[in-house]
Amino acid sequence: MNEKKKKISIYDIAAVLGVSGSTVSRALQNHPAISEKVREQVQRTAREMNYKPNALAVNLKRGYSKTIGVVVPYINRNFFSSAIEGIEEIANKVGYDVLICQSNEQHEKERKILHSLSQGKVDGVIASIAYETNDYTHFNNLAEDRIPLVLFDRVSDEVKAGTVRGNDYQGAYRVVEYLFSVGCKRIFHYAGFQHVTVWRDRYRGWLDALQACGITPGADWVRTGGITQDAGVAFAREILQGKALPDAIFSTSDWVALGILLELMRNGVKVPEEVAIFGYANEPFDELITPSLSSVDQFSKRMGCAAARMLIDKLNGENPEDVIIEPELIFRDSTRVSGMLSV
Amino acid sequence: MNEKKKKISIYDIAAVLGVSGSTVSRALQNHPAISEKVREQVQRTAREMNYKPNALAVNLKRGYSKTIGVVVPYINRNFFSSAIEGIEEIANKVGYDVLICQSNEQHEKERKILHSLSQGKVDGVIASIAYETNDYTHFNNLAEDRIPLVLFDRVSDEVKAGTVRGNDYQGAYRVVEYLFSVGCKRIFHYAGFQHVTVWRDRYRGWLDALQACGITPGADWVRTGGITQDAGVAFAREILQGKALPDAIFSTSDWVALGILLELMRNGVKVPEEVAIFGYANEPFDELITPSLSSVDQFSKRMGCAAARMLIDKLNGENPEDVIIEPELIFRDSTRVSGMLSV
DNA sequence: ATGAAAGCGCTAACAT
DNA sequence: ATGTTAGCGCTTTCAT
Repeated sequence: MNEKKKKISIYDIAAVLGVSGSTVSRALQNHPAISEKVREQVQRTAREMNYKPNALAVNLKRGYSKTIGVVVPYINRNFFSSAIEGIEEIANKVGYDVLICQSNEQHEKERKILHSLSQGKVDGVIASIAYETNDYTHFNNLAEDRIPLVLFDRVSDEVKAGTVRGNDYQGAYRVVEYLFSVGCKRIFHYAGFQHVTVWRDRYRGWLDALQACGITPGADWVRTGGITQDAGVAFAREILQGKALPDAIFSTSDWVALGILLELMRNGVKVPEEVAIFGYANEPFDELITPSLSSVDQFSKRMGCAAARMLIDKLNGENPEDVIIEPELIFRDSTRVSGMLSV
Repeated sequence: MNEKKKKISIYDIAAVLGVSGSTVSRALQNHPAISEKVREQVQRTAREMNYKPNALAVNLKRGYSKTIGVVVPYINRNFFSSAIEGIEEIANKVGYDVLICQSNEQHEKERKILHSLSQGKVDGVIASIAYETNDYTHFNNLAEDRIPLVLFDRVSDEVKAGTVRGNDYQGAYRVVEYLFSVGCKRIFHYAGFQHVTVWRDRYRGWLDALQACGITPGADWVRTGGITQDAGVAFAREILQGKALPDAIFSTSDWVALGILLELMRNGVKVPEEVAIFGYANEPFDELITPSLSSVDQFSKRMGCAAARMLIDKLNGENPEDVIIEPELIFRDSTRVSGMLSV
């Protein structure tokens, strides 16, 4: 009973069958130039000996890893985990593994991750940029190692990469249009940091739509910052201290919207009667809270699928075009203001 | 302008410096037997040439991958994504990458994943078993490839592995004790499939606690099944069709509890006044819904940390002991019934 | 149809 | 202190 069984290789199979290693290798790959008989023998023996190819060796030899690296700020934001679901689905279908990494929104961690991934661990990278990142060298460096890159959602003009993004400008624009259509005039905005494309685009959509409605926002109508629930609470407090309440608040993030909503209500402000609230991302909790939160669905899983398909195309030497996904407004109770149209 | 730059290896550095490959290799690893001068020269040149070691080659040579495989049913359940956060934190700290895979609760997908991982891709595996899985050969097979295994939360007696789990029996027991203490007698239970340890343990905790309170549950007090929101809706409908409402429902899952809660309220049943509801897992939405949902916190991130530490100990040849984490009851509005004690 | 041999990029005895 | 050499397990010319 020698329990010290070594990992078995093609040569162990070869030895048992009295053939060469190459024959085993070929038989295992169903190479056409191998006789039916030998092929079957080899495959049966391999199974019996519980042979498993060593992926490391295969990949080293072939020069690729059949693995896609995914770098996101957090995996437990629904937006990102849904996107990852989409990426996995597509990637697995064509034989790729998916290596998932979290930057925790930190520039430095993101840099380290990319450095590590570019040591031959992955053939390509799909990423969504951390918001602390303000220098994009680590992304652009991937090109030196011939690692194709696809960015989704959090993209940057300073990075040369394929992109998959929502039409954030449009989404924001339509939110404002809608709010205006139901009688809101003082439409505030929580904006997210402006070096991040998606947040800047939404900010611009908000601004342009307001102006198209003939409204000039006051200086205190907008605030930029991180996208946490706490940030929303802080914004709500500022608002409560202002002279007049807004008619509506459009937040670039559902989490911020949640903080705003809770803090306003905690202070006796009625939502949506006094202040309507519109979020962005359509997190699952949106329909669970009271009042339920209007938001913009970005089709995150579809984004993930598109990003994966794009990367795979790139890996196959093609030159896929950037993808823009139109968002969809989801109307819920937090904007069911009086005078509104039926939806 | 020759853009066709090849991936550079230690031999390219060696050639430039007129030394041997081994010298470069050693210099890069700060091997003590390398002169200060050469070491610095090599490291500088490596940096200048933008050299990156090929992880595949290193790992093939060393016989390990410095990667931990994580297999969970879904990554976008907060419980799992938090656990993964913990795993990553610990693993990265000691130089391991984390390869995350989703079984989607499917036996077959789980089997394929483990097969793929055992081709030298990972040094060890941390998993939480899919609930469709009823045969555990694929887990037990890992031992043949000398891949240590740690199971967390969803464990099984039929799998030989280190385990990290919550004290589910206790958690359930205390929930029932509490409900009884605030006057509930007819305490129903939504139980999850009974071949899954955690759900069986909670079922038993429920049963034993009831009996300790001198209560014998009716045959229709309990139902087993999947843990989706829809399952909760279905259970609520059954209950509504029964002759008498329960005083309380203890659900083994927050998602099921959510379905129950919404469906009951949709039908005019007051929660918690008529029926109190207690969930399990302490999902973030618990405190966002109305009424907020009482639940049991399992300290998922801590579980992930413990699992990672355990696996790493195993990889280091140690024999770590199983970990049991005591859960904590979180009391919210869904059980704030009349006659209750102050909490 | 099969085998011999080179080599993917690196590490680590074993020299010297 | 540094070089030589033999692999890690596999694929793939190039022979035969």
